[in-house]
Amino acid sequence: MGVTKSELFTDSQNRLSAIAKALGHPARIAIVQYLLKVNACIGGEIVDELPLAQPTISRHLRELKEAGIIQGTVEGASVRYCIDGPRWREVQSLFNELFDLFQGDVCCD
Amino acid sequence: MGVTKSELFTDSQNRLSAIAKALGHPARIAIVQYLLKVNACIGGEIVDELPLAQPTISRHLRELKEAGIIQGTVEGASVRYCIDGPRWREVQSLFNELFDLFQGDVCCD
DNA sequence: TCTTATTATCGCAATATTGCGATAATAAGA
DNA sequence: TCTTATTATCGCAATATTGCGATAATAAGA
Repeated sequence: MGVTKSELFTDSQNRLSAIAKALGHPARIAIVQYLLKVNACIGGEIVDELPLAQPTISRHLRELKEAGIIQGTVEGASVRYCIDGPRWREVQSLFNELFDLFQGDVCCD
Repeated sequence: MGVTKSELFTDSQNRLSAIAKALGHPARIAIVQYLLKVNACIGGEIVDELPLAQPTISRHLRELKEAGIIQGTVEGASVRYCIDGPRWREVQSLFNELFDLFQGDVCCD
């Protein structure tokens, strides 16, 4: 019914899938890449960077913010966005935990 | 309109977001974790492992298959699923490319 | 051939997501 | 205070996603 039954899964599974979901859109990947690259908090130049309308980008930014991946600080009329450093390291280690479960090819084919 | 405008983004961005999207559901994380852990191709014991109905799991398996993350080989009446090793390493390096863009905390707060 | 087991697919209901035009909210500057 | 700039939110339309019951498809074994 369009609703994910998250209560059936572990916290760890829900947290990782929530992050993956937040990254599961090209515009949000583009935003994260941009913020990582300019390595600075910028205002809404993201709107100039991406080929989407301002309200749409605002929505994607909100989603990334809710996933904790980015932060926004109000600065006068504009908002400075940037990657949340500590959180980014956490994201990295959550994915690495998953990657590290891989024990090499053993079967199949 | 529910439709992602993927033609507006780079191949790299689309590929990474497609993988992230495939991992963006706790059931699919659970499936991948299980397959990585048992490190073997198994039949539909996944259905016994997860608290979801068989058709639902079949759908999630299909999604992971379409993302290239897992493979299924028909074996009699059942199907052996396993992680696609080479692909898994590729997934890993695609994420690492993103992680590596991080240059340490420079600004914000 | 009939039964059983195992998957996949169909078809539906109930949300969720994406995108955007219009507009509100807010702050800075004239 | 009025205008301009910058964001966020509202409200809608058009899909997409999730979940499952019912059922089809297929193979193995009796």
